[in-house]
Amino acid sequence: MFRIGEFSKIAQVPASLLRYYDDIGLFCPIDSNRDTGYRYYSVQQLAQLNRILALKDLGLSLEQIKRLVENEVSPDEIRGMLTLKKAQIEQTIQAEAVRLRAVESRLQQLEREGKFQHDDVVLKSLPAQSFLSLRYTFKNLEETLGMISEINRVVCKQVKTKYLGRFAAVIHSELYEDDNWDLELGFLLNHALDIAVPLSGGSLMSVRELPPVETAVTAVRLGGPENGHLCYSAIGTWVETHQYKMIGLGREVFIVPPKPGHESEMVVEIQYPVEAITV
Amino acid sequence: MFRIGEFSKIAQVPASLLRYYDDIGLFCPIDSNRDTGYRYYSVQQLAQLNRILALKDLGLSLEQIKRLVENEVSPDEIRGMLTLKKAQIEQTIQAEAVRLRAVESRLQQLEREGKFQHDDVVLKSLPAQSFLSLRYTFKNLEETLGMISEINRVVCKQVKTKYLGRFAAVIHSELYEDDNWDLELGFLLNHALDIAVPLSGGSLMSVRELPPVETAVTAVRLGGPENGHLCYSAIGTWVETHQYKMIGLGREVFIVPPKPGHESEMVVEIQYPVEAITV
DNA sequence: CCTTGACCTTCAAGTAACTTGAAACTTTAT
DNA sequence: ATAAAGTTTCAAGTTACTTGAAGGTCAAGG
Repeated sequence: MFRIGEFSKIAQVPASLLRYYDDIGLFCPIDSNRDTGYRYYSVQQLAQLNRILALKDLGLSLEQIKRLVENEVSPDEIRGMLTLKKAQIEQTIQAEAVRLRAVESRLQQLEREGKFQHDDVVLKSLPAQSFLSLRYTFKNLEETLGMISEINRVVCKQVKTKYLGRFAAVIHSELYEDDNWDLELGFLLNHALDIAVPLSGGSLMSVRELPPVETAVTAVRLGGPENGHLCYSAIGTWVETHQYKMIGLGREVFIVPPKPGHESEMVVEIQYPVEAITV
Repeated sequence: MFRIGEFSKIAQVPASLLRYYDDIGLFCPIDSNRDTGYRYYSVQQLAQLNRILALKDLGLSLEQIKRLVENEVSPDEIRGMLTLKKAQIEQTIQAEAVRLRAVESRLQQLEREGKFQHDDVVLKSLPAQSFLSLRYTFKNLEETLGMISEINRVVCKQVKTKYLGRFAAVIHSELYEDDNWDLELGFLLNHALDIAVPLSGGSLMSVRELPPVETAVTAVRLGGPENGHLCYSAIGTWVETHQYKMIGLGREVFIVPPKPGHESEMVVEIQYPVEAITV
């Protein structure tokens, strides 16, 4: 029989851990003195404790371990636990690898530029969403702005405000193309509606479902489209240094929509679907 | 200006998180109504929040992030933080890889044997330690037991009990050799002493430093050496299935030393230095 | 103008797996 | 006998949040 101190030295665990495991009923001393409260452990318990520590090393929770050592679990359930755990570990390794790359690219940046530049590029996931929109190829900025205000005017009249989300654009044309923008303009919807809205020019807006995006890089642009290339180059740089690749159509979501004459106050979030390049 | 709900939707974070960050002073609304307590966020703050989230993604603590965004940190210190973080992540990945192998080998075992066998093999690290010992090649078990009691008798007389740790053996002979055991027998010491102890046979015990072992597989053997092969085969199997390799001399530490006539009650911890095989 | 429901507030407590510390008691060694 | 080392219980702290309760605010619709 060992007192807690000696037992903790043999087992290489702090005594506080043994007291804690006793408290939660996971691993209790074989005997304890009624009067003094002293805990006494036997050498056989060393094996029992080792079993628990081995299971803990697998990453199981103490709750799970408790059920395991109390033999309340069928082999099938154990298989389930372990398979789940395996998947979790694989995920963790993936995530840590991504994190490692991110830290490394920050370090490189620090070497190159001598300072810690805070970029404003962030990963998000986007849910599937209904989109009331019109696709059209625009010649220039004015034409685009015109269409935006036309859509705004008409849609706000035709559709109840509470169904309308933000104004948004899906970019179908190639990046960096200077004119002939192939855009899909319209409103994100809060509810799945099935409507069509005719515009004054004779064209017809319709609803379609935007697919969900598991990972998108996003950046916020303050001010009109003339600041766009800064933002896009930030995204491009980010994607490159973090070893991602773009895998779909970009979107622009208008957080503060342009008001005629005050376009410089507008705020847009640019979103591009991406995927990590697995080496 | 956005109220907390809308801002949280744009930023894709729960409102509770924004309140929490406000509480701890990491990220506060640009304005809040004195009377109602309502928080108001500006679109510029989106960039600020994104910066914080990006840093969090690197795995930095909120304390560190706070100092970073408050600009209280020199580039050198940032480099330090990131380098440390990088090392931590690499370690985590290593550890998770080991864990993954452990879980996989448990799963395989489950498939093979249909049940969850609890082995009693555990990894530990061993500190450097002084060892008052005598190396000798023994012909058989009796000779060994004789030497053990001789050492016990003499050393307990010569050295103060409080300096003595456990009785132990370092195994110099090859594993599985049936006779001619090349062993180093003696006592682990709690304090660094520089003494020599003569035995009745004319040989001289001396102190040497056992090197620390970063990773050792250990197993506990209950009963005399006749149970040894079970224990060694458990260790061997473990090392193989977990893809480790042995890299040094094994030790046996006597937790309950053999008393003449009661050898079956003895308890020994077997320790072997190992290293993970990196693929 | 009032109501209703959505939105907001603060404050407290819960989470996992421990560790640390305080105040008091027991055992061991000298 | 006394001091030192070891033990006890109990409370509180750790990290980064989330959840819930009780109550105040706001905008739209009747």
